[in-house]
Parts: sequence; C-alpha cells; structure tokens
Amino acid sequence: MTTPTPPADKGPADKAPRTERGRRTLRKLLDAAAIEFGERGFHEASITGITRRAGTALGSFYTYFNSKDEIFRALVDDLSGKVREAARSARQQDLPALETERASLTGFLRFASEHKEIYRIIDECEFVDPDSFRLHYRNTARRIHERLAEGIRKGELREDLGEAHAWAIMGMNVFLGLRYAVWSEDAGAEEVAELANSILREGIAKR
Amino acid sequence: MTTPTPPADKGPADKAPRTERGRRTLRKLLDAAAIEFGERGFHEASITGITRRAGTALGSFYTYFNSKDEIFRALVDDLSGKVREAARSARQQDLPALETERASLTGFLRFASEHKEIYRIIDECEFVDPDSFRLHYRNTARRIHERLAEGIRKGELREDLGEAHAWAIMGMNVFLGLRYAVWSEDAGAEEVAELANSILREGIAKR
Amino acid sequence: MTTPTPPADKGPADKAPRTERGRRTLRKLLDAAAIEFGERGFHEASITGITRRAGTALGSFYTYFNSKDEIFRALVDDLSGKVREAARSARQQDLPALETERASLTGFLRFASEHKEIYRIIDECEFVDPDSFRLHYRNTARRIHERLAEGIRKGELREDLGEAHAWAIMGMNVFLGLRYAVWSEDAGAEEVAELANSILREGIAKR
Amino acid sequence: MTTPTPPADKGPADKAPRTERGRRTLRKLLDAAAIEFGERGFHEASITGITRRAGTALGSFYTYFNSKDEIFRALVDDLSGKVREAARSARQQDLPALETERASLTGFLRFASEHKEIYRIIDECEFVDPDSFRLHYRNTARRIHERLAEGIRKGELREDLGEAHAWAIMGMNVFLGLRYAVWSEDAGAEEVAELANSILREGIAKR
DNA sequence: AATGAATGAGGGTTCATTCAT
DNA sequence: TATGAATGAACCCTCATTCAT
Repeated sequence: MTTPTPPADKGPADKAPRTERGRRTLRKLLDAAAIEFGERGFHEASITGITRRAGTALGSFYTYFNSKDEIFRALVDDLSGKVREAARSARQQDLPALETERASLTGFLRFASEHKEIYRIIDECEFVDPDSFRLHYRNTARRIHERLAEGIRKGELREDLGEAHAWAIMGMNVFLGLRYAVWSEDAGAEEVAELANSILREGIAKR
Repeated sequence: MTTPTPPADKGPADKAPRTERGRRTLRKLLDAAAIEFGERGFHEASITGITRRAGTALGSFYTYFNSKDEIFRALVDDLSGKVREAARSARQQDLPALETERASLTGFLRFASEHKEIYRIIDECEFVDPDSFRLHYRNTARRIHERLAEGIRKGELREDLGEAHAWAIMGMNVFLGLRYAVWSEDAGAEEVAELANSILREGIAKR
Repeated sequence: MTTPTPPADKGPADKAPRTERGRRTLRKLLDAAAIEFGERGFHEASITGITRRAGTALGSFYTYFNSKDEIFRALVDDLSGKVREAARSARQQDLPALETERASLTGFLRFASEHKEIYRIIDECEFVDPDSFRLHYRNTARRIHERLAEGIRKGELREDLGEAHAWAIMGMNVFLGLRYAVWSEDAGAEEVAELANSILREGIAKR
Repeated sequence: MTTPTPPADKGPADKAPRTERGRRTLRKLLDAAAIEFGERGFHEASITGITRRAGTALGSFYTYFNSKDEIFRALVDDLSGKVREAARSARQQDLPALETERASLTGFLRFASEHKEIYRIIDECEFVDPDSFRLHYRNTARRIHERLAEGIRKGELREDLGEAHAWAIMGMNVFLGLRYAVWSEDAGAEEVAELANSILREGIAKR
C-alpha cells in the first residue's frame, strides 16, 4: 500500500521508473494528484496543478503517465485497494458475522475520515471511467456478499440473504461515511458503526 | 411539474419568457438539457449539444439562461422535486411506519427506472454545485427522519432512531436504486423494496 | 477559381458558411494559410500565424476548419486545381501536339512565378497527406499522357510513347519551374519553354 | 562511404568520437536516423525514436550531435554523396555522351530502388535546411552540365546546350526515379533508362 | 426573439534539450 | 562515455460567452 502504483506495464511506452529518484518522483505525483483531484474534481483539476503541488516540472508528469485519464485511473485503483485494506485490516479472525460487519464499517469510517477526497474521486469516476466505477462497487458488494454467505454457513445469519442485501448494507455504509466521516469533523466511528449494526441486528421496529 | 422551471427572477437580467413562443423554446431547452447532461455528464455536455437537440440556434440559449451552470441547477431543482414527488405520491395516508418506507422505496425505484439519468445528474452536481448536492441529500434525509419520528410517536418504531438512521436508510435506498433500477433492465421494484423492508423489520440475524 | 473552397460537406460538422460575412472570413483564412504554409512549411506554420495574417480571432479558424490538416488539404486541392487551370487556359484548340506542350509549360511557368509557394506546399504534402501528393502527380501525368495519345492519333508523335514518357516530361517541367520560375526573379517563360520544347522536337544529339 | 560521417569539427564542442566504442555508437545512430527520418519524416521523427532504434540511451545522442538538425544535415550530406557515387560508378570511361547519360540514370535508378527513403529525406530538406536542398540539386545539375559540355567538346551534342538543359534532364531522371524506382516494386532500370535516352536521342516527334 | 459568426482564455500534450549520476 | 530523469516552451484545439444582424 505504500509502494507507488505504476501505470500498467503494457502498452507502447513503459513508464515504470528505473531509478530510485524516479520512484520518488512518481510517488510525489500520485500524492499530489490525490489532493488536486480531491479538491477540484477531475475536470477542474489540471496537470499543471498536479505538478505544481508535486514540485516537479510540467513535463515530468509525462515521464510517468501518458494522460490525465491514466493517472486518474491509477489513483482510483490505488484508493480502491486502500479502502479494501482499511476494512479488512480492521477485522479479526473468527469474529461473529455481525461483529465482522461492525469492524469493517468502523475501519472504513476511520479511513474515510483521513481520506475525505476518496468520495469525490470515486464518484467522479462515474464520468471519467464508468467501468472502474462499476467495478469498484461490484467488488465491494461481492466482498460483503461473501461475508454474508460465511455467516449463513455458520448459522448466524438469515438464510435468504443475497447480493441485494449486500448492496443495501454497502449503501448504508457509504452514506454514513459521507455524512459522518467526510462532512463532519468529529469521527465517532464506533458510535456510527454501532448504530448501523443495531439495524442489522434487530431492524428498526419497536419490540 | 410540467410547467417549465424558469431561472431565478433575480439577477441582472430577467430571462422569463414573455410570449407563448418563448415558453415553448424554454421548455425545449430544458428537455434537451436533461438528455444532454444525462448522456454526457456536465463537463462533456455542451451548449451547442443542447441547442442542437432542442432545434434552436446557439444564441437562443442565452435568451433564457445566463450560463451553463444556471440551466444545470435548474435541472437539478426540477429532478430533486420530481424524486420527492415520486416517493410521496406512492405513499398513502395512515399507513404503518414500515409500510410507508416500503411504499416510498417502491415509488423511488419506479421513478429511477424511468429516469436513469437522475443519478448521473445529481452525482455530478457534487462537482458543479456542491451546495445543491448537499441540500438534496439533507432534504431527503430530513424527510425520512420526519417519517421515523412519526413512527416513534405512533409507538411503532424504536425510540432511539435519529438522523443517522435516516441516512442509513437513504443509503440503502440509493444503492438499491443504482444497482436494480439504473443498472438493470428489469424493474422488480416490489421485490427489492420488500427485501430492504425485511432488514428494517427484523435485521439480518437468524432468529 | 475565385470562390472559396469549402471543407468537404460531409462529416460530423458541416462548416460551410451560411452568411456573406462567413464567406469573406473563410476566403481570408485560405489566403492567409497559403502565405503561412508557403513561408514556413506545414510544421512550422501555426494556426495562430494563419489567423493573425487573416486578421481574425484564433477561434474563428475552427468555425471553418476542423484541423490544421484539413485546411492544408483544402489548400492543396485549391492549388492543384489552379495549376491545372493555368496550364489548360494557356493552350488553344487544334494546336499541333508539340505546340500544345510548349503552351502548357509556358502557362505553368507563368503561374509558378506568381505562386512561388506552390512548390513548398505541394512538396510538403508528401509528408502531411501522401495520398494527395501522389494524386496530384498522377493526375498531372495522366493529363500529359492523354495529350501524347492525342498527338499519336494525329500522326504527329512517336507511336511508342506511354505513361513513362509523360512522367519524364512532367519532371522536366517541374524542375525547370523550380529553377527558373521559383528560384529566379526574371520569368523568361517563353525562352525556357522553347528550350524544353527543342528537346522534345529533336533530342540533344548533334545532327 | 562506410566510415561514419562525423559532425563538422568546428563549433562549440567537437563531437568526434575518440574511442572505437564511440565510433560504433556514432555509426549506430546514423543508421538508425536514416530509417527513422525515412519512415517518419523530419518533423514526425524523434530523437527518442532514433536512440530506441540504435539501442542507446537518449542522452548518448547528444554526445555525438548537437541537435536534431545537425544529424539530419549529416544524413543529407551522406546520402547526397551516395547518390553521386551511385551514378558515377555506373559510368565507364570514354563512353559516348548519350551512353554516359543512360548509364548514370541506370545507376541512379538502381540506387533509388534500394534506398527509397532518399526522396523523403532530400525533399524534406527543403523545409529543414533549404541551403542544403538547393546545394544538392545545384551540384547534381552542375555535374550533368559538365558532362554535356564534354559531349559538345567531343562533337556529339548540340552546341546550344546549357545549364537549363541539365536541369531538364535532371527533372526527367528524378521523376522517373520517383515513379518507377520508389513507387514501384519492380526495378526495370534499363527499360526506363532506355526510354529516357530515346527522348534525348531523337525527341518525341514522329520521323 | 432568433440567428450564427466571432472571440480568446485555458488546458492537455509533445519533445528537443539539459543535467545529475 | 553512458544513462535516463527533468525541464519548459510551444502549439493545437475546445467551447462558454458575446455580439452584430
């Protein structure tokens, strides 16, 4: 997660850096791009803005990326992977199914608090590279779905849960993250996660 | 909802049409803009594209709108209102709280199936006019929150439900709409709504 | 020959001017382009240079042409037609075959004297649009070939003349034009044409 | 003709290679440049393309040449000399004047068949280094002119032949080479040369 | 009101050349 | 000598907006 994501190795020009200095420059560009795209959005962002933030010359950008689109896609990949990692590393082995969901959401909320740009970047992906956009959410839903299936196998969850329930849970998580991690200063990750977890445990009806 | 939404009356120039002919041109422009923005997104869309679809001259656009942003905002207003209407008109008076939620979601899913462009337009709003974007979701969450409060008052819902639960429900609804109304051909609005409703009724744990 | 050559009417955007003012601007751009390309060559020429010479705004260029390539091709077409016209209009009906060649060359040399840019533009065409380049010379050779065939039919020329002889004659004409019409100030079109004609009449051997 | 053509020794930096290894690199660069310029033309060609073909690092280029122009000029020099050599070596001592011309053309056609890039490179020279371009053709015409003068001295050619006749002959040769050596696969050098020679012997009129 | 030509700021991209290692 | 990263000027093209008719 800390190694720079290089552009795809295939293609006419291999832009992978060959020296340590090159690796540093590539990393500076990716970090600067995350800020630039996050603050201004894809279309308002400019290569000039990226290189200015990175402290490199304009031309250096094209030493490592072939186009504005390419670095954007690289960034989405990067972030998509980081989100997955954040949720995964917050979980522990052999937790009950519902606790696994709670831990995943907590991890995600914490990550979103520290990477508020992620929403803007992934959302704008819908317009820049729709395939990556769909892929990101399909993969996220798939992972939730797999966890639900595991919970069913262990006899902890309703047996009729399917892909759609995974999408519903993902939607809850994403919007809670938007509202309480990105649009709010105070994190309160645990409280928000508990609240969502209570819905999953018992619904919203009075008992 | 079928009368053309005129631009705000304030500002340097009042652009409200004064003749019947003018009203027709304004309506043509708004309809064309919905298609253009829906298909290409805000930044890829062009004024030329709008006027070409509307069958008017480029210059005529500025007879009715002061800028590309302005017509976009007018459109978001229009659609935001239509979404609210779609959910509201699907409900009936004096339904139990959980049935009210089910009906709202069904109405929303049906609307989204027929207006697939709505996601693109409202999502892109985040980049074009963030205030409208936040306003749209805050208002939607507020309406859900009000319904939850009513359910609590009637003794049907858990008493600890608050704004955050409203956001969680909205997230579920939005993502189910994206996945099953916009990205799928078959509607199945009732089935999807029932599935979401079952989570609200009893959660996902095995009983 | 005096009406502006509009870009091809087909294609996504029809750029033909619809008003008289537009027609004047298109003509100004074509004339300016002939000078700019003639003086600087295709690659050194800039759209900015063309519009500056034409006295229009940069953007106006793209009102009438889709690209630098397109106006270049339009210009080559224009010039190719003008060359043909210059040679044709210098001839008269029912001249003996050799006199027809002499008159064609005279007309060509006079034209080249007044349009010295033509060599640079057509030569550079080899690199910008090779197809047009070949077409220009193939067509020119074909016309010479047809005249030779006519001379044979009239019993005035050797019966073994073919396409290759047409290319040889074209080569003579082109290089004499380069040397004595473009690289020299004094025209002397008749003298040069007579000298070339003497080769065609009797060869270069002593009799 | 096989020793690398070093850049002019004058100038700020003397770039002549000092080691055997350096000499090999210089030769690789020149050969690569001939291919790159021939295939892509001067402006489309890139230093990167040259060094990639040569298998050297980009920076090594500037160890041997000061600029893109310089290597291009070196190449034109090289090719101009090769053309001269090809025509000269095809001739023999004490041939009749007309046979000398025939042999020169045959040699040139054969050379052009094997070095089709020569036309592109020399033609583009008009735009890159007009002086070299003019020099090349002036020198070629001068050599033909000298041969004509020798033919006159020997009493074999018309006494009024001058520089212009040399240009006419050069034009024939160049265009026949373009059409039948570069644009055709089959050489047929002798046939083409005979056909041109027949024009020089007797013209094109019927006898 | 309608038309469509005119305007020009702005940004992505290329690539010859320089430089540090 | 060789390497390849760094530099930045230059240029094509887009398109929202203005303007003259």
